[in-house]
Amino acid sequence: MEDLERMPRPSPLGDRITVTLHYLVDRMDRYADQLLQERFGMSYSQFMFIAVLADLAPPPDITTLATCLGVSKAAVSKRVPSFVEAGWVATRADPANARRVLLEITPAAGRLLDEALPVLERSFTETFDDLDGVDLTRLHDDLKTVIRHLDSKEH
Amino acid sequence: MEDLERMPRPSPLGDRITVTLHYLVDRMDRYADQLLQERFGMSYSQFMFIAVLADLAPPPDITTLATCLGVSKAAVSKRVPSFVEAGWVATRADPANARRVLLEITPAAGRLLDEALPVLERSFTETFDDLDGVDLTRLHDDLKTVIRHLDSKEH
DNA sequence: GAAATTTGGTCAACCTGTTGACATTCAAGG
DNA sequence: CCTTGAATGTCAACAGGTTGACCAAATTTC
Repeated sequence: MEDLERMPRPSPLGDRITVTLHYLVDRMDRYADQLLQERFGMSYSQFMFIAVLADLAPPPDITTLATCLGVSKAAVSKRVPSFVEAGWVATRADPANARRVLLEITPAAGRLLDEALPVLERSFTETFDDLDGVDLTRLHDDLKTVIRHLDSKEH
Repeated sequence: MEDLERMPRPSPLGDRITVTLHYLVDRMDRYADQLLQERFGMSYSQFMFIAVLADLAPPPDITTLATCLGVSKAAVSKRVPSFVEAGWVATRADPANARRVLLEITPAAGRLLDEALPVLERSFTETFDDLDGVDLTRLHDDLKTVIRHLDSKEH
């Protein structure tokens, strides 16, 4: 962050909803990242990796986790060793298929999630509950409608 | 894209607005990227670099462009050579400051923008104009309200 | 059952971002 | 002047993403 001005920057491409969306997502990610870094010594991206993995049952293989994270299997394959080394993920062989690598979180990662999830949740609600003039539920529904609309257009 | 399932994936972290926002932004970016790749042989990221640069006057230095793009100056510094080589950007020295590197788009990049911007614009409006049940202007205003709210909380 | 295809993982090469350290230049202050 | 400090750009090392090529294992097809 060394040299980034993080306040609203002059929007050179006008007042477009796409620009606003990017800015908001960046903002939220940066916030979550900072919180996780300070309190738990991990990045948002690492947190998501473990949180998504933890929610998958039975233990997924690399391809399945990649799909759920929305990235390529090569991306997951490359990251696994560092997670194993950090003690957050354990790999296991699939007795039924010698090619597959099954992934599980470790108990340590489970404890970390049990701590971090409520912290994130609390900071999220604290941030949003006194937002007046905006109905968050409606906003969320609108966003989902837009997505459904895009899906229906087969982009 | 080789192996990514791009349809809605099981959302392992529940029905959160943050997840929805990420998904929507990804979706839009991927769409723009594909369009620009097919029609103009450039990525969305390259397009943004040039489009933002084109809107800045007078010709910005590397630090200014970095700020406007929302990335570090090292990131811009590294990318400049490839843009120069592609014939989209020209660098110039600042007579008043030997350290500064001033950046400008080339006429070729200008013509490319003149072509690409309306194409993007048209595909955007075509995609969104028959969206019923959602007031895009209100949606945009809501998003901006959320951002203002975050800004006011000094995150 | 052998051959062809699909599936799963890894690798190399690349793109794009970060931070921190560094050199250089410019602007001030003594 | 000359020294100090801020501004500017670059570099190295890293994190994380992509694609395309590739191998090996599993599955399908003939």
